[in-house]
Formats: sequence, structure tokens, C-alpha cells
Amino acid sequence: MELRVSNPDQEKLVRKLESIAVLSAEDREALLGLPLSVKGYAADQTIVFEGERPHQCCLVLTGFLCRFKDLPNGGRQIMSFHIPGDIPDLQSLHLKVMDHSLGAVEPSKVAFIPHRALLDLAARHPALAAAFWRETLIDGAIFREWLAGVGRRSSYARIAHLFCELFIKFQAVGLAEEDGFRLPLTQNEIGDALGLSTVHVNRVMQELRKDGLIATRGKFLHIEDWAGLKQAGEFDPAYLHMDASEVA
Amino acid sequence: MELRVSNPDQEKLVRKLESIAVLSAEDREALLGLPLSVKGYAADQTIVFEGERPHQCCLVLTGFLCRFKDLPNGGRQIMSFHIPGDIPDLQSLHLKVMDHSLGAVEPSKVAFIPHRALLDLAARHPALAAAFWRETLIDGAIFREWLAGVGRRSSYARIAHLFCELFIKFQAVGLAEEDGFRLPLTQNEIGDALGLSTVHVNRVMQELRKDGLIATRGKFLHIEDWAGLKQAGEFDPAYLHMDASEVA
DNA sequence: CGCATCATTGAACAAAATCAAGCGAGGTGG
DNA sequence: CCACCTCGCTTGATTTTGTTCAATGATGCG
Repeated sequence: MELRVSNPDQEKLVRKLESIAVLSAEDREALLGLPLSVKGYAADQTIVFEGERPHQCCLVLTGFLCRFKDLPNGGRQIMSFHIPGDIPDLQSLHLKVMDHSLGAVEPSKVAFIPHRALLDLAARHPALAAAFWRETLIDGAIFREWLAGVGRRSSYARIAHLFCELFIKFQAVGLAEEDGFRLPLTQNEIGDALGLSTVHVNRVMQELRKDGLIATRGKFLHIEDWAGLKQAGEFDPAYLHMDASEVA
Repeated sequence: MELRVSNPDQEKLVRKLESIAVLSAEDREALLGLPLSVKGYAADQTIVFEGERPHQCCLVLTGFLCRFKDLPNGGRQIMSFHIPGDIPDLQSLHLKVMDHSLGAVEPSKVAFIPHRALLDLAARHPALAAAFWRETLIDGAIFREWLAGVGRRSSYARIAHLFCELFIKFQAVGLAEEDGFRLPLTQNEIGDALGLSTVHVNRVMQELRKDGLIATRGKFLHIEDWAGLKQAGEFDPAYLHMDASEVA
């Protein structure tokens, strides 16, 4: 949490919010004026702990984060994944105590923005306030979709669905190839996100490969049959609310 | 959707928001000026359908609502329950297309508030804007908790947890007795909320009874051992963020 | 090279779904 | 008032899905 960064990092935030809402030139300007302090994290390092009362929000610059809860019975539930441009703990602006933790899945760079600065900004720029709110609402929409998946979808559909979602999200920020993307997750982490055991994730992924829907080369996930994968995952991207103009 | 109601209904909203945030006299005044149009619904009737683009929000006056998704495979996932004072579709203010449906679990009375009126109010009263935002964030926190439950808790713990949550929420609006509350859910609906089959819900509830944690008399759920039930459900109410002063 | 992490495999086990009937209380119409 | 019907609860038997345990490969990295 040291140096004061400027251009390329803030722009990530601008691009993200523009993918979600319509911003004016002044809005953009104001965003670029936000004070960021950058910090790096190693894989598996926890950034914000459940129970804490943060005074700042995290903007993901590079890497891959997740939100999770550790449960009394020893299990762990991953509730969301976050890619560059996301602000995973925006909710801490109005929910003072963290009800979950935030951690790095792979080595990541994160920029911290003081709550004060964000609240100021929101007060001065209603469009940005709305965009932030909307961001947290989309968050909620994704939780709902995950809940439906974990509650009512087969493990096969669940895993297919997750791959569809990640593909779309990586595409949106230009981090996907034409035919796939780098999947920075272990099978164990996939299980923790979908409520499955590692062993079962392994077996279902083998099925997905056998069925010609995906292929893996190291950490790279090839989508071999996009239509088939979407169908297998019952995937309809509506819940991502990615159309910024939808707001109108 | 006819008559223009005044006092007792608006006050429900005031009370709810005050349980979540600190309001000034002007804020309260403004809330009481909101235009409401009231409508009744029968049990199992859907109020807002997935895919719709509502221009109003629902304020629950009496009864019990739930949000749910019907899945392609025939299943259904209930994502949340809502009691008098709640605004279950507040997210529609900024997410124009419903990604789920809203329905009445039992006969219910609902007041509709035009989006325009709410957005106006929020623009004029920053504290109310914050309170609304916070309301949707708590919503999200509950989704996360449910996700953890469905993903990683035993069916026994899940059911116990749900009963704990409902007890607390009913208590908060004065709809609970000292030793329990009227549970307006069928075992089938409990299953749809927790990702379990009706049969299994039935068997686990028998266990909860056998273990002396609960008892049922008709629709009334007696809490026989509150400490035990909380422990069985791994229930920690922190995720409900019910302390309005927490915001400070 | 050697260790650590992750992927994979097989076998045994457990949890929960499914299928298929009964049962019982509350409400309705004759 | 009572037969009847419906909806929700309960039960038992069976099957499916997924977990757990315990190794064994594979891969990458210092």
C-alpha cells in the first residue's frame, strides 16, 4: 500500500463501469481522480477477513480473486470470482462488518480506494452512485444464479455453467482467446465454488471432455463446443445484466 | 391496484428502513408521502415474472412472498422469503429486466411504488438512497449465506438455519411469539429453498423434533431449544446486518 | 534432483433423490 | 351434518448421486 498510481489502473475502473452504465465526461474525469494505493498479493493470500471493518474498497488490477466463507464444519464456500476491473467489496461501503472473506486465487495486484473518496464521489456524481449501486445489484443477481445452480442443477450442469460464466466475463475484459481462456482455478477450488468434492469435479470434467464440450491444456480451458456447453449448463447470460444500455 | 392508502402502510416502510439505517424527521416525512397502490394476491400467485421490466417496486404489507427461478430441468429454486416491510424487488430500480420471479407464498397484500417516485426520493434524500442501497446489500448478504448453506451445510444444519433466520426476521417485525412463530411454508417449499426434496425435508424435520429442537402444531413452529437450534444450524446472525447503528 | 501441488483412479460408503403408496385434517357441496 | 376431495404430510423400498479414503501419476519449480 504505497505508491500513488495514475493512468492505466484507473482506466480499468472506467472501462468496467462503462460496461455497466452510461457515464458522462465529468464522471470519467472524476473516476480518474480517485486516489489508489496498490498492493500485491500471493496466491491463496487473504486480503480482507470476515469480521473486519474495512475503510476502503479493493479494485482488482491483475489476477483473480474470490470471496468465500469458511464454515464451522471445516468446509469452505466460494461465493464469487473477481477479475480485473471488479470491486469485490463494494458492499463494505454500507455494510460495515465483512460477512465473508476476500482472497487472491492467484498472484494479484489490487488497488485500495478509501471509502471516504468513494462516498464523496457518489454524492457529487449521481450517475456514478447509480453505477456503483448497479454493480452491487449485479453481484446479487450472480449470487441468485449460483444459488439456483448449487441448489437445483446437476453437477454436470453446474460445472458447465461456471465455465460459461467465466468465459463471458473474461471475454468482457479482453482476457479470453477466441476458443477459450486461462482458467486459474484448481479442481478443488471449483468444488468449493459449486458445492462439490474435488474428486467429483475431476470426474465430471472428464465427462465434459469426453462429450467434446471442453479440453484442457495445462491451465488453459478450450471451449470445444460453445453451444453444447451453454446447453449443458442451462446457461442464459441474462442474469449478468451486461447490457449497459439496459439501464435506459 | 386501486385505492391510495396512507398511514398504516407507509409506516411499515418507515419502520423497516429505520431498522436498517438512521433516518431524520424529513426522511420519514418524505417516505410517508410516497404514493402506494395496494393489491391483494392469493397463495401461489406470481406477482412479477422473470423477464418482465417492471416500472414499480413492491412493498409487502401483509403475508409472505418469495423470489424464485424456475429451471429448465423442471426444478425450482427459491432464493429468498419476504415479510411485511420488505421491498423484494428493489433491485429492479437499476436492473431493468427481472432475472427471477416474485410470488406470494400465502395470501398477501402488496403496495406498489412507482420507480419514478423512489428514484426522486433517493435523489432528494441521500440518507434514504443509502438506506435503499443498504437494503439491497443485505439482500446480497443473505444470498451469500444461503449459498454457503446449500453448498456446504448438511441438510440438518440447513433446515435448522432457515428456521433460525425466519424466527429472527419475524421477531424483528413483531410477528413472532416468545417461543416460535407461524411458519407459512409447506415442506415442499422448504425443499425448494434449500435444494432438498420434499421427502427429505420431512425426514430431517422429524429428526429435529426427535432431537427436541423444534415442535410443530399445525402451521405453528415451536422453538423448543433455541440454543440447540442455533448450534445445529451453525447460525450466526451477523450476516443479517440488523444493527442499524452498525452503519456509523 | 526433489519437493509440493494438483490431477487422476478405484473401492467402499453415505446422503439424498425418486418412486409409489397411504394417511389425515380442513374445506366444500349436497 | 356428512361424504368427499384436495392438499400436504408421512412412510418404505430402491436407485442415483456424490463423498470419503487412500493411493498413484503428473507437472512444475527452486
